[in-house]
Amino acid sequence: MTKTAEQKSAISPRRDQDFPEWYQQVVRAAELAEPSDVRGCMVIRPWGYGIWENMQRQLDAMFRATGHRNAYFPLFIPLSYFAKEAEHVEGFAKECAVVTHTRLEADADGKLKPGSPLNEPLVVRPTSETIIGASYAKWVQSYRDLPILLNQWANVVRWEMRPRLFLRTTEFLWQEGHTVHETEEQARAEATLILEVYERFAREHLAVPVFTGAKSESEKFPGAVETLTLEAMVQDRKAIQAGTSHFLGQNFAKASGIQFQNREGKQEFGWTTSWGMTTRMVGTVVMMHSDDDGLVLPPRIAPTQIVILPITPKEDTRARVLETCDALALQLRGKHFANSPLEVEVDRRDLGGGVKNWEWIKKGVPIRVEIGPRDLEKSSVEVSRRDQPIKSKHSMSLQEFAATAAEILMSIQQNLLERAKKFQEENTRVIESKEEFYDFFTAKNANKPEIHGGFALAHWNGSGKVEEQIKDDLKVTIRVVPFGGEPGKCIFTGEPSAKPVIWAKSY
RNA sequence: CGGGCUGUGGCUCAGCUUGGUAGAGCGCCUGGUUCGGGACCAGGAGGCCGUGGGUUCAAAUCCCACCAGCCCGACCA
Repeated sequence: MTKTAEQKSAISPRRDQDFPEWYQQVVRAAELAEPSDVRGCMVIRPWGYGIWENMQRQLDAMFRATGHRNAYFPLFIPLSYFAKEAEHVEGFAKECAVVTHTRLEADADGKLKPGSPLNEPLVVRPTSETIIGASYAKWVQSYRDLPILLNQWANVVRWEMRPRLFLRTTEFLWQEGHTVHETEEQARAEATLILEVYERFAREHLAVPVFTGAKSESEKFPGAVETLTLEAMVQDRKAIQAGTSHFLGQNFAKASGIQFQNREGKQEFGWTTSWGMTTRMVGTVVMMHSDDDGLVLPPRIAPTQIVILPITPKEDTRARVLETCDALALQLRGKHFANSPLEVEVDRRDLGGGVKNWEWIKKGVPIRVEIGPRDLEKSSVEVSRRDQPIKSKHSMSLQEFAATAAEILMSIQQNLLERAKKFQEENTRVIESKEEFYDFFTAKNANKPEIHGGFALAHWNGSGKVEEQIKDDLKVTIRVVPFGGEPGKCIFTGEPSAKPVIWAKSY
């Protein structure tokens, strides 16, 4: 490029210019995913899928450690099963894909057309409460059969109108846990336990700090008694739901006929929960940590944590440089970070100079290491961290780097979390009047709104009407009703309020 | 489903008003010069201009129909 080299960032537009477009460009530049020919569906590319697989593996281990096991249930749900829980149907009906025919047949012109209609249409699962409930109804007879603690990793389909890569796609990947318990207390404890697992996973693995609590009545999962949630704040200060855990009471047990004989010999309905986390988390991580040069990955979920870039300007040193790179890679792979061997790659591709370097920057690899002829003399390496300015490089001895690589990764992981926490704190405000509230959520520049607002902690009288009014006026909703909190006065009506709640614009 | 817009090489688009049979940038391939760095020079591959019909000697360009996609609204992990 012959243009001025000053301050040129790899991603355009920058975050402050157009955040949604910046996000799309980061996803594209990092080769995480791309839109497919099927509307609303995405192709997840190896780098993006690698991130998901890491999330999956790590979260799965946490489920196992808390007594859960994996299973798999059908993609199709008979319409009659689906229709059993009234609120549930109403909540999902509009976004269900339906299979009405089996097989294709060629017509007179040789065109393929759906063949025989099904007696009963099949719904492509938007979530699996009802189909799993049908199995549970068979499995549960006695209180001795409880609890059932299962999880499944699956794809689901929700016919959404506004797809965006990872954040909202028609088909998405997730895990859904479904449990049955003997008592209300146990089921509530399960929902809370999972919320804690999610919170810890987000914080420790993804470097994503969250607020936890319950959803208000209007934002609840269709059919749930209580929905627990985690909400993260990304860099445009909007909220994004990072996972949900539902206490379903006996609603779904009644709908599916999950009954057992209790300790007193009486028939009783089971108490169920369900909980899920999706590929949306990949998008959340992107919006949380990335910068104007592209993706920035928390080391724990980076498919490659360290990339070694051989610098080979002269033929006569080429072989020795490559040898040194391979030896270092081998040494590093014998070391561990967060209980897993280091993921190291030597980029030997025959590509010119900085092209490779920039590719890895845009992909968000935590550590880049350069080794060239000059380093051979001194037995040194040049180390760059993705959480520091792109141009900064630190020279250190090869042995020192090998010995401290895992510590550097840890330091990056912590730094990303600290940075995100600080951002969240700086943009979370206690708000005490309606005027202040409206001001907080109104952009100064109405035509081209700048990044504004954040999370507002404000008292509220519990009325759905007030909620609706605020949503209409500002597109702001209650994201979380936190646990605990002192009583006060609703800032909108002056009426009594049980506790302050968190308001924000959301994805 | 309501309102606005667009369909031209892999990507972003120009050309269309004033019909004459296809262009640019990026990307890709080859060769060379560079290279502790997203470089440069030269050459090259790649398109029945969304689909169908009409007008005309002649249609990417004009007319009609259809199809598809995008953006703005209600829904949402």
